[in-house]
Amino acid sequence: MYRDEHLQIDMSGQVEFDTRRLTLTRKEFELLAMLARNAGEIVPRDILLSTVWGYCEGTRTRTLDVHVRRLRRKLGGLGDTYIQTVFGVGYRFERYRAPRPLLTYSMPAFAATA
Amino acid sequence: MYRDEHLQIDMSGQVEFDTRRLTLTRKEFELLAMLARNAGEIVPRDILLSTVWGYCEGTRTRTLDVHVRRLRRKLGGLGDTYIQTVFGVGYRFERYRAPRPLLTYSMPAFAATA
DNA sequence: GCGAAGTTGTAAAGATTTTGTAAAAGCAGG
DNA sequence: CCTGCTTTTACAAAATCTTTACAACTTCGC
Repeated sequence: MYRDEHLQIDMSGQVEFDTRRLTLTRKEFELLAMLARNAGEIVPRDILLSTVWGYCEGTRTRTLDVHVRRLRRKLGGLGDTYIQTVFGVGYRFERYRAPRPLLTYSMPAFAATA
Repeated sequence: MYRDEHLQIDMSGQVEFDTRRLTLTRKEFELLAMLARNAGEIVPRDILLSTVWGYCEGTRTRTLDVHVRRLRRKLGGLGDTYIQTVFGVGYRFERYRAPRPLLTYSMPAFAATA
């Protein structure tokens, strides 16, 4: 369903992060799957709440946010990178892109002994 | 059908664990076989119940769990290792992997007599 | 065919995990 | 600076799993 160099999400419910299998609860997985399915797109909170929780439009709850918190924590240092907040709208799953390598010159060997 | 350094499962119904022949009942074997056939994958309870028991989707029963319990007990100390619970979803058969040996120096023979 | 032994399903009690949410604090935006 | 949204944490409720015991059913041996 989704794959990049850090994260792999299967339809079956298995999620692998940096070659470690993540233990996600059912709701956590459903949320992650929903976001990953719409990777790169902003998914409004109402859509997330109705799809994952079956809540009516306009329901005011912090349930979603707490689950986002729990997911981010399980995604370690990249939690905030993968799941981004769009203020007042919802969340967006951002595909991981390795930073473009900077152009560098090779340091002289003696300088490297520091 | 499946083999690792501890467990061996034959199509014929024979199961060997640490060189001892396990005596599994018919249902126990069918369950183990189904799990082992999908080793590494999460198998939802509904799939297990319909495949092994012929139950309808959505049937609420603890039959499966009790059989898992019986199986785990027959697998001795590795029962929990081989058959893992995926909360709210089902079970997963995990292949046994020996822990990667740590790099060590060889102990002198005299020290090993302790 | 019958009794014994084994297998299987399930109830029920207890344990464990998941989930929802309150509340306080932090932060974004106007 | 204020309002409203997000984050965080803790806790209780809900859901699920585990365990054990027992009854019913099936199989086996005589």
